Amino acid sequence: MATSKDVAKLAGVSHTTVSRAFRGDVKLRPETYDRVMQAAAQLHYTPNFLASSLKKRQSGVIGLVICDAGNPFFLGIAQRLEAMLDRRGYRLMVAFDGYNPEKQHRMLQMMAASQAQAIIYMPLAESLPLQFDSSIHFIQLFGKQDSRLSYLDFDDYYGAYTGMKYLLEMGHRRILVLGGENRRQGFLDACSEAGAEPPQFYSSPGLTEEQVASDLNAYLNQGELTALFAVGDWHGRHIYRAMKNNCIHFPEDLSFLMFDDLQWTQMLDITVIAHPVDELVDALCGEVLRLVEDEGEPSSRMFKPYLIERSSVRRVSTEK
Amino acid sequence: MATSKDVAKLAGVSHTTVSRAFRGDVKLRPETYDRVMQAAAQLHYTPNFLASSLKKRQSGVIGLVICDAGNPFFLGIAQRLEAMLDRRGYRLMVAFDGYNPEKQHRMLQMMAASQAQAIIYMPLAESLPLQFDSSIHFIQLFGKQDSRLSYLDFDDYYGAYTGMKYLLEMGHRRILVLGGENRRQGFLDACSEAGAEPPQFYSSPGLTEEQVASDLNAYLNQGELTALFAVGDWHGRHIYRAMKNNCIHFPEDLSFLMFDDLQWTQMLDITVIAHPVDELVDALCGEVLRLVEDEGEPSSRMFKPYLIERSSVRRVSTEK
DNA sequence: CTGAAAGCGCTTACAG
DNA sequence: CTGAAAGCGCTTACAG
Repeated sequence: MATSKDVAKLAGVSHTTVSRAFRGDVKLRPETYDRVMQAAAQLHYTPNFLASSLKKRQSGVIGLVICDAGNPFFLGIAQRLEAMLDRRGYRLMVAFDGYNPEKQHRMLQMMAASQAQAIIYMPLAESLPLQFDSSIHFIQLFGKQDSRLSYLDFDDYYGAYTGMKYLLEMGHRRILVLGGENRRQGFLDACSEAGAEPPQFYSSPGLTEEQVASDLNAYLNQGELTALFAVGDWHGRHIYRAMKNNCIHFPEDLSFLMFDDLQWTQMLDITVIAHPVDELVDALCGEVLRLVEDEGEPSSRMFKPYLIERSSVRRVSTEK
Repeated sequence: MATSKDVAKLAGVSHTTVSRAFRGDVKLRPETYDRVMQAAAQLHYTPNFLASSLKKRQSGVIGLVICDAGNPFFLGIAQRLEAMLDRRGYRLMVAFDGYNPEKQHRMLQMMAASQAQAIIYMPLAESLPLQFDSSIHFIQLFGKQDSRLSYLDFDDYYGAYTGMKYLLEMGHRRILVLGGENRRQGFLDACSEAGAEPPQFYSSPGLTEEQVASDLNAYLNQGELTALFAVGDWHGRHIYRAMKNNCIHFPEDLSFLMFDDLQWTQMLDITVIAHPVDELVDALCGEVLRLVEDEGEPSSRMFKPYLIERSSVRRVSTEK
């Protein structure tokens, strides 16, 4: 790669002048400027970010460590965030940790070593404690590991509450909740407010796909339920498959509500509790810029999920 | 951030020694090594990649410019590639161009400025010509803009041919192909080999969603077709929706074959022509490493799509 | 086995 | 308006 010195030589100026032409902060004689730019074009010169970041002590890089590219959620976030940061002159560096605490730690380390000015990550249950000095701004997404750090999340309690309330209002009383261990209180509060019995819960951690499938079949064959509330893509897909295998149709045979709005839930016209992703990303970007540019303090914010009513939940007459 | 000099001072050695301890290439006295590492831990020291990359003149960064995070395809690629490169000590830098030639150009420029050692991108129809010096290795994915550069792609001709051949073998003769302008020859060749008439084609570029929906409704209401072959997610989703709106079921009323295997096609048990993504990514990674480490020559490779038979295509009796 | 010195390609006071 | 010089934090011959 050509350097500023090469350009300087060709244009007959000092490399200082080349730098100034590209930075655009100091006014050069138009003539000089043109000479520099012509020489630069001729040599395909681009200023070296590594060198300039090193000298300026700002990389302009924001790091994002995502668990998994399989989750469309995370990717929507990456893309929207990238677009917003791009407009402000920052670059986004994305890495994946595969839900592996050790790899996550390595990736955070790597981002820090790359002089990312802010690093966004999703704390795992067993995330290793962060040990970096305070010049790097960490932002936690969807999990709170360290209370001194910024933290953005969806309000799971509220989502669970909203979804359960909707099912109850539609007359359902025999409801099975799949997953969502961390949102139990939301389900329970909605029930107790409505004077209804708590729903049944099904938890799957540690189970194989086969076990889950057979458990779900058993539930469905009991035939006692009127509604299913699946928390997240994984449970949703499994229960949908189980229903299909058992020729159970929604909403006729069983009502079906899901947490997360994905392409397939849209295709299948499934009623969901969706997350205000765009709103969260906008706030995330704001938080990044604030921390990086204003030396502001870390802050926390929660975003409320909302119901998208489609056709998978039907009204039933309330029975005791 | 602490620097190697801070560590050196605390450990009572020169910063040269600190560098050597972290690089691990030269043997230090174990005692010295330990002293350095302890001091480093105490200061949360991490070597600055910017500085080391600048000095070594290798960044260890591979760039990937993706069109769009909406396409699960691209993301699967990013994730698998990242995992492979990580194992070899490289980092992946991802950027999005939103199918915008101007932004793509800026992103390529940015990657080059970041001293990416290889840059993978997806040429667009109106991609601006690359003008970089030859120290950067560009790799083209899913499109060939410059024949001197490496190029990896799926064999669209073969995929179209395979899919059409399958439909013909299943007895279909009145087939509508949605999209896939660039694969026409594959469809046509399969037909002529089977002695069948060419299929009908429907192209949508430049049309609005509403126009497409109404066109598809019209096709379906004609009632003359026995099979639909949708090229890609976008057409697939539209035609699926149109069928649903018209209460047309597959495979009973109409057979349905699609290019691309996505989550929703799996959920709906749709027969597809899938792409060997993993195989392509493995080769891509190999190509990157070869170019970067061996100074090898650019090369091109094509990967053959394959049929995944599910339940959306049924056998019909061949009629003339 | 360890250190002093030069230099990677920039930016930025400091002069003029 | 432009240039010479110092320095960002490393690595790597070159000595010893």
